[in-house]
Amino acid sequence: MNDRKQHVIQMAHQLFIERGFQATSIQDILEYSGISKGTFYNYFSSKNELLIALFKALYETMETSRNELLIGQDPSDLEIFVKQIEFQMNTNKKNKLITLFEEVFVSTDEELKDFLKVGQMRMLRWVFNRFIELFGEEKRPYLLDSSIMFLGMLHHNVKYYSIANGASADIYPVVRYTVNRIVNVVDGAAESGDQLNMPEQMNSWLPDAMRSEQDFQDTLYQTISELKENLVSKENHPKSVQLLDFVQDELLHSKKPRKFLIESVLLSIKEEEKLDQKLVNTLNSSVESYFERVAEACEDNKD
Amino acid sequence: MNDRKQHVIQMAHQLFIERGFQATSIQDILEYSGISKGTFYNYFSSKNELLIALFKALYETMETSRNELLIGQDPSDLEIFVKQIEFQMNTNKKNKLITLFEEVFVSTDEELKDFLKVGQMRMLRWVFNRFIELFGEEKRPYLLDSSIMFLGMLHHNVKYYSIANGASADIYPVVRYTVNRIVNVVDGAAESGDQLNMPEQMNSWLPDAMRSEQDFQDTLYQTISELKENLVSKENHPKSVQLLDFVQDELLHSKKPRKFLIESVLLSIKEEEKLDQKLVNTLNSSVESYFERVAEACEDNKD
DNA sequence: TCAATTTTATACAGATAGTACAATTTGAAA
DNA sequence: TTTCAAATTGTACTATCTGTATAAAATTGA
Repeated sequence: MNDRKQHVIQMAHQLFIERGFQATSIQDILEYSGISKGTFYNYFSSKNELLIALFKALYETMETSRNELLIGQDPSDLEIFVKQIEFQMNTNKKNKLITLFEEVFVSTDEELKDFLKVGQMRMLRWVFNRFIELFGEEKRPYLLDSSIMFLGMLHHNVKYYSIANGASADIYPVVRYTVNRIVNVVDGAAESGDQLNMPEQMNSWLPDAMRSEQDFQDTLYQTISELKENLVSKENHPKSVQLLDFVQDELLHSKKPRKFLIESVLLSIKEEEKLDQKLVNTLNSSVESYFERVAEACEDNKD
Repeated sequence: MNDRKQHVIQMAHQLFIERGFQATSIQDILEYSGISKGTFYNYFSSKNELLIALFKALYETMETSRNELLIGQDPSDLEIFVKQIEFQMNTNKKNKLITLFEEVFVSTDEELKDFLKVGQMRMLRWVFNRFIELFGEEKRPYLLDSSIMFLGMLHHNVKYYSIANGASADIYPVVRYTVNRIVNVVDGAAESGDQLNMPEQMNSWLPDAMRSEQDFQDTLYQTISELKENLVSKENHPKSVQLLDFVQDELLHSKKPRKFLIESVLLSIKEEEKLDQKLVNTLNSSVESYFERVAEACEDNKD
């Protein structure tokens, strides 16, 4: 993305943090970032569009860092989950994400609303997937309900704790406490068999395209990280690490990942005996299904 | 309040429900309710002021009906609490209160924001007081945390359940489920001794004037209702019922309750042997402390 | 009836979002 | 360095909205 455009987003973000979104006029943004109106509307079709760009950037860095905390760790370790949530809450606070979110969540702009909804659903879906790792597959029927309640409890706890202890208070005990309580909730629901939402329903809450996209990104990241751990722990193998890094970058950050390149690289990777072949297979099928989805999407877009 | 003003509020409410608050312009309200701009600004100093008037009216009827559900019932009965919450959630939904709330909660208007904050705190306080009745005084240390989480869980559960089952879905199972889960939470917190917020802190979250006002209204309503039950169950005693009704109305709905009248009536009530003297004493001291607060407030307002 | 109050119609001021477009600047290729 | 297309600017304009002002008309009540 354009450097200048990026700069405008940053300046606007600063104004939003200081004054709020509604209270910041486009004129303010123009003056503060030193561009003209024409340029602004050349970059963004509206103030809302700018906000979406800002959210996208913040989401991306947040999701990346969140995933990095899990690399090489035990996915069923509650303490790791606490750290992941703590990190996200701190990022939220630093960027006033919650305030911004609330400020525009009820908006007349359908595009913005949908974007935010998808963001929420992605978060919910991530918590749900983590809960399955934390509580085990056998608790699955109760884990969508639990994820929903966890987010509700968390936000309320953080909100009131901040009122009571000042906005700069350490958030860790709040997250720890909330996770302890959700354990009670999961146990209680499982014991009584109470169920409100079927986990399968969640799929219908997300637009088709989203449905598998995040899962893909998460598992890709996870699998490749584990493979790299695999290599480093045994002996240094810079070539394979480079190959893995290439695949990851091409798939996550390129607009049009080059299929032939990735497939060729995957072949080389398969040759590497040092790697856990089960993980390699996961990676392979994950990439395959990705290209299937891309092909379908192309089919649909023929006008 | 003026009939016409009331009519404007109703018409505006209808527009807010249909289009949302932001999307409704003052011009829309003028046309829809058939008044001129001059009249509107004669009634309300702004659109926000109108919204506050609307919220006040809705809150009042909601709190009244919510209290009525408890009359003559066992305050420790979970099922009654479920009914009270169910009623409030249905009222919320019918009037799109949550949407309206979210739409303006982050606003640049401090007066509106404070008003909404106080409303939230009153609800939290009410839940907390009910939780003490439901779970017992010995659980008090854990009940502020539990109230906070209960509201978070409840709103999230209602939200996602409505997404999954349509906005017209029966809300009862959601409330029942959430109450079951909060029981798990209270038990879990009590067992482990985890505590996040001290219940005493809640007082500092409310403006001074609010602090005792709602408690007063709730206990007044409760005590008088019980006294009336008391009379009816034994034999018909219209005079005492009239006296009790007068006290209640004078205290809750008059701008300046007449102290001499109420004290005189309370004297007559004390003579009535049919009444539970313990309840009469509760009523008496409650009224006494009310007039003390009024006196203090007068003292403060001397300019 | 008559005076006070409420209501109306209408014009106006000040912000704001977004459009249109000609003039200017920039930057990269020739 | 020159040239030319693209990016950027400045400015004027439209439309919408909130809120003010005020004179004229209608309503109310004594």
